[in-house]
Amino acid sequence: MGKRGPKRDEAAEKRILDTTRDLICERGATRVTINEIAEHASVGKQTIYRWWPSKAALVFDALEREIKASSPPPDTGTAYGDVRIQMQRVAKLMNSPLRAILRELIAETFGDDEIAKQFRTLFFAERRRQATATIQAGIDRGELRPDLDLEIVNDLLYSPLWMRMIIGHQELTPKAVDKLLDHVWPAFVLEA
Amino acid sequence: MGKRGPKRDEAAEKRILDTTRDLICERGATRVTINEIAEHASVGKQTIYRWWPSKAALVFDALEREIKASSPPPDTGTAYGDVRIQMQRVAKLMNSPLRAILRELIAETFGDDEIAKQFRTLFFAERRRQATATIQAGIDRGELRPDLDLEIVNDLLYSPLWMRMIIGHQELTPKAVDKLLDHVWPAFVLEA
Amino acid sequence: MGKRGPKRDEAAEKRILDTTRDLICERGATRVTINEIAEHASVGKQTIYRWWPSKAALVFDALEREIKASSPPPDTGTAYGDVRIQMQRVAKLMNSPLRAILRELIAETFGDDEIAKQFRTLFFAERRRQATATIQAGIDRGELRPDLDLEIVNDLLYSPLWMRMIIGHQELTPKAVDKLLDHVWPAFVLEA
Amino acid sequence: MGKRGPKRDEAAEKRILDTTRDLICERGATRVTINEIAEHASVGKQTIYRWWPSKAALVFDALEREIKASSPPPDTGTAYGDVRIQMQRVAKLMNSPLRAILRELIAETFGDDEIAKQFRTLFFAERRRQATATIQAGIDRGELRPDLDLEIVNDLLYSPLWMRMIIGHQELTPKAVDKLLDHVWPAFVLEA
DNA sequence: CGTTAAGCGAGACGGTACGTCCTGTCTTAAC
DNA sequence: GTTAAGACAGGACGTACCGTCTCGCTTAACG
Repeated sequence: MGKRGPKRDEAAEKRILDTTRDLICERGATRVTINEIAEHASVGKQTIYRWWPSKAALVFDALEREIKASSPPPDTGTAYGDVRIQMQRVAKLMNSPLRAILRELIAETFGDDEIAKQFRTLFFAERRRQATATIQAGIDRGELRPDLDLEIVNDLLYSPLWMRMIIGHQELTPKAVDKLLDHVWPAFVLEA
Repeated sequence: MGKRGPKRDEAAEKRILDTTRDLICERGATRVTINEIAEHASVGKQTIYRWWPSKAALVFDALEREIKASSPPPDTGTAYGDVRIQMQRVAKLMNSPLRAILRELIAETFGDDEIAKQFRTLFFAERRRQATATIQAGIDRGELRPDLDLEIVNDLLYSPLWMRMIIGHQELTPKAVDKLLDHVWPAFVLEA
Repeated sequence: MGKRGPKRDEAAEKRILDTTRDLICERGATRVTINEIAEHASVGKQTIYRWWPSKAALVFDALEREIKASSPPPDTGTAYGDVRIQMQRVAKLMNSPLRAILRELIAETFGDDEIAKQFRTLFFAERRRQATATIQAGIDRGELRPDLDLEIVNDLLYSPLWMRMIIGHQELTPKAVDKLLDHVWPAFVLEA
Repeated sequence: MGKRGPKRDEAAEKRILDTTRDLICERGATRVTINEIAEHASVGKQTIYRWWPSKAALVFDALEREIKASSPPPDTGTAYGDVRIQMQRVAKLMNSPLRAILRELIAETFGDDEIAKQFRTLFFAERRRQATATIQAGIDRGELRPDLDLEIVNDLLYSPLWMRMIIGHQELTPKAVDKLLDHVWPAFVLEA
């Protein structure tokens, strides 16, 4: 015997997440208020606070929904090719309007331990898992050194992308990404 | 014709910067307000706003003063040794209480383009310059590949440290830092 | 063709009115919300709104039910005696816990013209009608001056009681009520 | 030693009280919000909350300031004449736009014991003191019965006016006030 | 007897106002 | 003449209720 009463209004949920995404993308990180989101989405503030404990959690969901429809893992036949495609995909995301949301999320991470954990486990870890599989396949095929620490390889490949997005000290063009990859790759392959 | 009246009160400035550092270190990133700093430092708010245009600038100064008394560039005789010491130093800073200030600064970076620029040019770039010199010396001595892009080498060495500090997905122990370095280093040395 | 479906649930109605009375009496005027009444009475909010257009109407009914079982008109043989008993009854009500409801009702009166009218016609006028009959009988018996304006006599007798309940500047003890009556009564009797 | 820092801004205070009076008079009791007053008075909400603990206290001050410039006590030579003028003045106030504020205040009285006390002591008691002096003078001159209870006389004279303002069951025209006075007056004069 | 329109407890919804908090500017008395 | 203290205008926050609507269940008159 299921519960009585109205269910969560999914139309309202969609309106809220869409508005959150749109406003953040167009106006940048901190310059969006919950009041605005509520008004713009034609929603009572309480409806937001009922389902999300903080602005960060809301932003998180808005981003997650956007990325969920993710592309299938690449399969070029070589570890190098697969890693390259994955890095380009990540860089492309970081250059899209969603970039503003990613930055916002990282900022929120600092003030809210719960969000930090969520970001780590649900988003960061998820991406890492996929990347890790590609590397492991390369090792198994004998392309890559068998003594690689997968976590470290991940850090070396993706941290530079993240920092460029965060700090903006260098560009994130496809060319720049390739260059990054080519610089580190020799450390991963078996010596001739 | 010298100015009349008291000069900038350096005792007050010190009290402000100390309080900023202490409060941020003890309470974490966002949970410190200008009002609090003023009250805690027994200083009028105006005195803060007179000398710093924003909270971010204040935090920035508080951090800068703390690292100004920096160590001399290492000189172990090898590029590997020097890079290793530099990475360990950065990791140590990121593990100290100042970690909270670093995170705060990055967060402020997002909402304030002026601060972002300052952070890039004065802090990030400064560190890079030092690191870059070490690498260049390695190249000149024939230890490292001459075709290395110094910016990229920097990204590969330090971005993983930054991301570990920001996200906290992996540890930043001396051992872990060594491991990171050893994983990427083969990409930099000349092939046998 | 009579209506289908269940009839009004009288148990729920009773629970609502009881809860309204109890909460208002115990917590005072404004500090009771419809949400609370609904929850406390184990009733859906809609069930309240279905039968009462506003909180004021609900409070009104709660009070009316409480005084409906009113005493029969007094008959002591003299106008003075009858008026005295009526005044004492009113004062007694104003000293009972129902005092809180009476005050609440007057407060609601201000914001809601419909309730103001209802209060005037159904409650205030009702009480006045009874009082008026007593006075008229006194006139008819030759005890009281025939030129009395009944409305004004009513005002003179009961307004002081209401104001003492509302403002609380003087007590409402039986003795005080007698004193009030004795002070004004000479104005009503025929001169010797 | 005296305190440092800025003093209370009397221009802002005036703007707040004026706005409160105007908005309440024009829109009636409950339909005015603190937000509106703040916005309309070009004042931060905090400035209101800094000086008044509640909306009721604010309304109270707005009314008090309005009545402070009160007329001098009447002196017609007879108690009847003086009482008549005083009653007419009160009735006039109750018919003016300030009527809305008086009603609002009484309503607030119910939910806030502190305001109730203030209303009683500062406003109600003040008016009573003046009226009482008039009656006492009448007794001293031998016009009125020496055994009158002044509090009760006050209740008999003014409570009907208050109730007519509150409930609105009868009119408050000058003529009606005279009629009220004439009905009760015989009870106060010495028998022939 | 099954259909079906009410009534029900529960509670999510779009809103409005609240009272608190913080920002960055301005004002005043004290040193 | 700069300082500390702190009042000011402004505006976002998260909470509390409002009155309406929606859900799934129960009840009883109708067909």
